[in-house]
Amino acid sequence: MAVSSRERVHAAAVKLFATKGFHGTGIRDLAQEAELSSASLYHYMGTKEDLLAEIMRTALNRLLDAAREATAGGGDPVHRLRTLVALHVLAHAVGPAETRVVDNEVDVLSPAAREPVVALRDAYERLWASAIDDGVAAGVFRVEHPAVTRLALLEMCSGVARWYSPLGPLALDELAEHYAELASRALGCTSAPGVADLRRCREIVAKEWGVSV
Amino acid sequence: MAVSSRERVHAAAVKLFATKGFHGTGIRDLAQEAELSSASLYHYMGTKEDLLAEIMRTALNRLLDAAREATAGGGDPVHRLRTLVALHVLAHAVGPAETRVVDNEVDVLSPAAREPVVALRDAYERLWASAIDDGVAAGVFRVEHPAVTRLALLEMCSGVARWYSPLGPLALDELAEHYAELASRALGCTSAPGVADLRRCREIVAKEWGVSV
DNA sequence: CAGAGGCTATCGATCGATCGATCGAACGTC
DNA sequence: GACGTTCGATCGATCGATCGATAGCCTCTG
Repeated sequence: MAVSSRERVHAAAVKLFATKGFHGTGIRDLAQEAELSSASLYHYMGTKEDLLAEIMRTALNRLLDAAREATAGGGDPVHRLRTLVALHVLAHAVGPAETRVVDNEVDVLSPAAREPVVALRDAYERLWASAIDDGVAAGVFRVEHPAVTRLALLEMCSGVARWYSPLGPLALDELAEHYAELASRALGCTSAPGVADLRRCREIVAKEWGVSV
Repeated sequence: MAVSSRERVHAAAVKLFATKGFHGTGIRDLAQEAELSSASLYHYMGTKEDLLAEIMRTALNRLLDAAREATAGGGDPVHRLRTLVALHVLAHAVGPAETRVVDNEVDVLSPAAREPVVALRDAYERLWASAIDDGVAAGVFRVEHPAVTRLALLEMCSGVARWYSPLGPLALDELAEHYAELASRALGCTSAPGVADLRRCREIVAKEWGVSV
């Protein structure tokens, strides 16, 4: 078969959780979207909450792996930050459903299921914090409240998943580049605008997300 | 009585819809929070969806009124934009629950109920678009994609409702001022940083939201 | 001024529908 | 005949919503 039932269930859940929300999606909706009976669903998942948690962990692991690979080797904080921004924006533009589930449904998880998800998110945000702090220490970023600015930039970039459409006037490359520029400016970047290594980001996204970018 | 039952229902719905989501909140949850029986609830609302729509319209009208009052008279686009940013951030910091409902639950409304809500949101965003476009035309903003930048800034500012806590290190004034600065920088603002009229914004928020800011 | 009648606010009980989840049985493949 | 997959039928619980009834209060009337 082209795609396994297991993959169909996962994809169906991502799509429906993103558009109708976790509580707004019924087991029978899931079954219909995955082309299975509601009973068969339970051959591939635990509870509905288990399925949600697995989706979140998968998505966050993918994003974290991609970010670590893209920024491996450290180096110039400006370049690192611009790379993180470009990667984040690309990921949210090519996989808005997955992203919206991660961003919007964390609170519905029970504490036990939420804990590893939050841990992954924190690990990812530490990459951002490190780039920003290094840049501030090196004097290339001039910003008053680095921690607040990190949150502001993350929210700005995640917002892409809420409105971006590939049918719009902006190509993915322009979008990522523009956001990198916005972030650099917000951080009071004084160095010449080092162009983020967009090609590398595109390759990583293409590999991790299995899409052509 | 100090607060009417009608107000208690409204407040309970804002709180629960914000924390548990619309579909995650049951009629009986609402009733318990409002200290009424589930049957009495229906004396003050139509359907659950009607209640959600009313909350959204109320919140958006308040924000729109505040923004119009704060930017009345037009004038310097930089000052106008900074005022809009400061007001938006203050509103999202003092009323995060209300804001999260408006931002996260629009999709659950039926088309008929969603239409006026989206119209209000569009009217509000036009204030931002106008300030940005005027600034670009006047040459005080230098940004490549004004429309995309507007969306990016709006998402950045709305994100405040997701993480801000009054217990944190930043006072409301500093927060609003910092965001105004971030937005100015992102827009490539070339003029001297005109301080947003924070006092006026605070007064408007205090009046419209009925809180001391 | 007594009380009949209406209006607002409230509730316990309950409706049919749908929820998440489970069961035992049947299918095909090795 | 063992195993991985699929399903119809169905479970108890909960969902949003409605019902008729009750208690308090204001007004009009005789």
